Amino acid sequence: MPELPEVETTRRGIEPYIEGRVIKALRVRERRLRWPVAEQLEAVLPGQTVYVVGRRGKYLCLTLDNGTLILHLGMSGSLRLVEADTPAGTHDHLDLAFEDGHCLRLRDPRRFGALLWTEKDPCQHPRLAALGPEPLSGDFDGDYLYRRSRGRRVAVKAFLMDSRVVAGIGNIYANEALFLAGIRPGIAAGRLSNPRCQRLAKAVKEVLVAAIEQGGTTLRDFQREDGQPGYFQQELKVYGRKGEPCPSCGGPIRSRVIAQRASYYCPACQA
DNA sequence: CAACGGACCTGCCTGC
DNA sequence: TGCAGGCAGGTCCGTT
Repeated sequence: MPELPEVETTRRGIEPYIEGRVIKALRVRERRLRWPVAEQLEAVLPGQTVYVVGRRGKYLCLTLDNGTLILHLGMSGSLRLVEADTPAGTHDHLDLAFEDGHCLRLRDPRRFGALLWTEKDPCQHPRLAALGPEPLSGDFDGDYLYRRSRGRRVAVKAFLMDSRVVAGIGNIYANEALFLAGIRPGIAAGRLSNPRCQRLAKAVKEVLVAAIEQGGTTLRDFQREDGQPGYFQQELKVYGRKGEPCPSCGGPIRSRVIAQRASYYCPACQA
C-alpha cells in the first residue's frame, strides 16, 4: 500500500495533530508486527513530547525527548487519528494516545509494518543506515543514477526499487516513472545512457511530486489519516492497466513479472 | 558482491 | 454457495 507519497501524505496529515503534543500512553493490542514491538515502549513513551514528525524513505520518524519512534507501514498499514474512546477494529494493533485526547491508531492487516525505538541518532539505526538518498532531494539526480548504475546488470526497475539506491520507490511509482521516462523496466540498469538517467531521475521526481499533491494512491484499502482516499490512482498511466490502451500511443499496456513483481509498460513507448 | 527465491501475514478476487 | 489458488503497495535474510 504505502510508498513514499502515501507515507508523506500520512506525515502531513498527522503532523498538525501530534507535533508538540505529549504522549499519554502506548496501547499495544498485537505485539507481533514485522518485528515484535519492544516491551519497554509502554513504559518509556508516556510523558514524552513529539517534537518533529519526519520521514526517511517510507519510514516515519517521530522525534521525542529521549529518542525516536520509527514507524513503517509495510504493505497494508495505515494511520488514523481517532478520539481516545473509539472502539478498535480487528487489525488496529497500536494506539499512541495523547494527553489532549487524540489518538494515533495503526491498522495493519498483514502485520508487515513495524514500530521501532532508538535512543541514538536514528540515521544510524540498522533499518535507516543503508538507505539511499531521498528521491526528492538534490542528492538524487541523473548523474547520481548514472554513477550508481554502472556495471549493474539488474533490471532498471529492480534497481529503482532497491532502497540502497534510492529510498521510497515501490512497485507503483517505479512502473510509472519508467513509463514517463520512456524506459523499459526490464533492461539492465548499467546499459542506461547518461541522458536516459537524467530523464529517469526527472521522471521519478515528477511522479512522486504529482502523487503527493493528489494525496497518494488509493488501491484496495489505502486511506489517508483523515479517512479520505488519495486521488493519484486516476493518474496512473500503466500500473494495473494490463491490456488497456497506452495514454500516449493507444497500444495495449503489457504486463510481465520482473524481479518477482508485476511490471507494466507500453512496448511501443518504452525502449 | 550481485542476484534470486523464500519468508513473513491477511484479505480479496477469480474461477471451478 | 464454497473453496482453492493466486495475487497484493515491502523488505529482510539465506543461498547460490
